[in-house]
Amino acid sequence: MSLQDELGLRKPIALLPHEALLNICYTASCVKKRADEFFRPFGLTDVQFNVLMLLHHQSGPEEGLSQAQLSDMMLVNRANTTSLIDRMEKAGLVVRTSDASDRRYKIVKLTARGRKLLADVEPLYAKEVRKIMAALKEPEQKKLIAALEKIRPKLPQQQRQKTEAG
Amino acid sequence: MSLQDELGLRKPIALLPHEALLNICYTASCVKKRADEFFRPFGLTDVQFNVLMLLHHQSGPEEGLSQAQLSDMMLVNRANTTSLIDRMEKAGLVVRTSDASDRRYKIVKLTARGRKLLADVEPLYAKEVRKIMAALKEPEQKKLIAALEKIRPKLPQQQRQKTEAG
DNA sequence: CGGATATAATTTACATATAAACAATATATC
DNA sequence: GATATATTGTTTATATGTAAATTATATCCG
Repeated sequence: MSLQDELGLRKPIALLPHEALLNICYTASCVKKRADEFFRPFGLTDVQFNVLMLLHHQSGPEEGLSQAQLSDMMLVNRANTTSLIDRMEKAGLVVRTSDASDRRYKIVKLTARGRKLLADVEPLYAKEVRKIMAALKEPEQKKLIAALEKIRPKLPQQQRQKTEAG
Repeated sequence: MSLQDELGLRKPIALLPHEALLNICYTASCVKKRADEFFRPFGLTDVQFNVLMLLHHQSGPEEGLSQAQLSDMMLVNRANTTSLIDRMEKAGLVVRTSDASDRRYKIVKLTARGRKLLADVEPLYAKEVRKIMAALKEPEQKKLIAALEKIRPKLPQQQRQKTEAG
């Protein structure tokens, strides 16, 4: 269904590149809404689930990630990480620990409860993702990824915080 | 550049459908950041610019749209429209008027100032959109749109507020 | 050692998203 | 005409996103 129809616009979107860009944003917004709905029964938001995933799958041998590492791996500004981790700590899903060698770092780690919740939810999540993306065959998915990867370099603010001063 | 590299993930994203879904969300987030940056010098946010566009291009002969119409045409919950229009009214870009035939409706209209700002910004915006989407040739843009349109029906919350009770 | 500079985390102010409850107004129905 | 129901807009509580300022800690360099 075209954006024009879905949004009830009286006139078509005049510019094809504009329609493409709006489709990306609108679809992402639909994905986010679906994710919110999916995670709500577990008392999670999509962003919080992402934190659980990153802590589990991206931690190094020392287990745990600093808030700065987490925010780099997400789309999240460092400013938000504080309150995000506050909420998750309050919910008993993660703990902050101090790094002995550099006391500026707060290392965030999964609790047993966080680990358990992730283990419960992740298979259901994977199933749902597959179901959604079954709309596209594998080669189409790859083309979609490739197209989006071509667009991103055209959007500045490429430089992530950690490397921009280089 | 792959998501794994852009986000600095230590391990690749295991599931192709997941990588595709994340690419959509991540690219949309980059678009939003670029849009924020683009509109800031004009004292606008991307959402506010969208309101100006809708009021100009989607108004019927009576000129102006109700807040409910606006929120249906955007991705915006009705709850937000109140404060969004508050801010824009305070900035002198729009005015609320009452509909004589149905006093529940608040019709939002562009002011001269809003119209002028839109006229100034829109050509620059169109140019920027074209520049960004020049990453893809026209047929690729069409395929991208088609792919996203195939995914959206797999994401519930399809039903927009106005029609769900039907 | 001490001062300049960088980084991590926090706080604040703000814009936007969600859901849910509410008031005012229309409409439908008896 | 009175009552039930639906719709519009508002308000509140909460979760995110932005930028900018602040604090604590490291590091670099004279």
